[in-house]
Amino acid sequence: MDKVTQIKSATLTDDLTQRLTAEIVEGVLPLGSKISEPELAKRYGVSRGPLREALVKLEALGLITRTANVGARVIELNIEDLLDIYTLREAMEGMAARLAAELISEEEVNELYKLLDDHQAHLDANQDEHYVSQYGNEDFHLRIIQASQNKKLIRALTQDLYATIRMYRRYTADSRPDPRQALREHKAILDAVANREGDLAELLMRRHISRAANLLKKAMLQNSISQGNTGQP
Amino acid sequence: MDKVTQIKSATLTDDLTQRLTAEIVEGVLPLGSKISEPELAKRYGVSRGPLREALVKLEALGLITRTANVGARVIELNIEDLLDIYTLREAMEGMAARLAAELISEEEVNELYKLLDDHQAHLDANQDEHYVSQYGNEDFHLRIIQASQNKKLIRALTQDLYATIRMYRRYTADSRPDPRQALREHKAILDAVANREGDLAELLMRRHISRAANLLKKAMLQNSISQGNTGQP
DNA sequence: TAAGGATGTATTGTCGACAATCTTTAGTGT
DNA sequence: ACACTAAAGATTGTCGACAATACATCCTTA
Repeated sequence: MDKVTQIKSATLTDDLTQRLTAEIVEGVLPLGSKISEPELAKRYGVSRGPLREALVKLEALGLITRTANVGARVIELNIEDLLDIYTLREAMEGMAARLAAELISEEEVNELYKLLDDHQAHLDANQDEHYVSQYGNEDFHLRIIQASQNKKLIRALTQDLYATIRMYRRYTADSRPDPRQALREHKAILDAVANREGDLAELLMRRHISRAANLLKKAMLQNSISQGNTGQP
Repeated sequence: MDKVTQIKSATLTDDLTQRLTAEIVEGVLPLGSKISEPELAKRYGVSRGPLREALVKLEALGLITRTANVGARVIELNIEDLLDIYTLREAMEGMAARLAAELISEEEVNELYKLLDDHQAHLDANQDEHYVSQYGNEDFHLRIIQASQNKKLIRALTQDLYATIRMYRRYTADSRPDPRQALREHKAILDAVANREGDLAELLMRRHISRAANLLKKAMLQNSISQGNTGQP
């Protein structure tokens, strides 16, 4: 609890939003658990005012649900919602890849090739494979999204959707696609982007995400995710 | 303005969110104008607590911007953001049309054909053309979105994006596409959906939205929308 | 006269307390 | 014993006031 104690922010509401988001993603606040305003306020040493504003934000992010006069609960995870999210990602990141192919700069393309080379080297050396397959994957996708230069698209994906995605990631760590296969697909996408083939880039990105979704679906049908770690005895 | 005066809601925050959204969309709160918390609170006869929670929601909806210790302002409209939104719609509603083609029921298809027949009849009679071209258009799109059965997609489009779109609509009323052309395109999309041709439905929906975006762009490059009322000298 | 700083005012951020609502528990009657 | 009712407890919704920050005005000084 002391590794991220220092959070600098202008307002308590922003602090709380960040900290609560982190706690939900990390599982400190278990899925489906009730959120008690007095308890949380006491825990963070703040009043209920800023806390409630943070809860409104978390609700907008889709991390909690709130019902009037009853209270807030952390959302539950289920297969349908996760597949819905992947379908949305397919549409939005597919478009991002298309736009990136039209707008990306040569320097950025070179940087991305370097990034993928790094991933390849890590995989070959079997160093920190976990890091590469998780954060490296996210990194590539985020770069493509940024390269789209579409502010609304960037905001929707990086601020709204990815909070939920990181949350699901915690409970689907064992059913991830083969990182080498993912890297091959990333390279194919980047080739299409570099060649300014928007249609192909979109097609490949959609296929890439769709494939990941299918793997997740298969894995989760056997190993239901609702039995996941609750993080609190 | 007195048809929706009665707003029943469990909490003041929800009331305020609805009313403020309406006022921003209708232009009562001009684009770019500063939002004074004490003034608004007095005007609605509430305290600043619920009002601030509503403002947090509006910020999440993208209707206002807030900066710490400075305050909130209604967003400004500009061509780039509007085009970004249409690009996003192209991706998301295209996917919605594809999903609708896979999942829609026969009854719903028949209802949609009836809906388009109604629009056709209205146009032929030149009755209330304004209504058909605006709300009728929105209605068809909303139906397709609902038919996708993707909860995340539905929420993102109907709750987040469409508030902003309705807002822009107010300032682009003169540069709308030909309603008869739009209706023809709607029919083509519905035919593809009815025939379960997901690829075609997506293609046609994307072309439909892209065409509207191009028309808007052309119209707005001449008749800049930033000449709108700023509400504050 | 212009630039910089200090003071004062207004606005936002935060807090503690009261009111309204829901949930739980005890009680009563059939 | 079970079901329904009512009171008690706790939680959420709302309010008014205080503290901190930013903005505007005025004064000082080069």
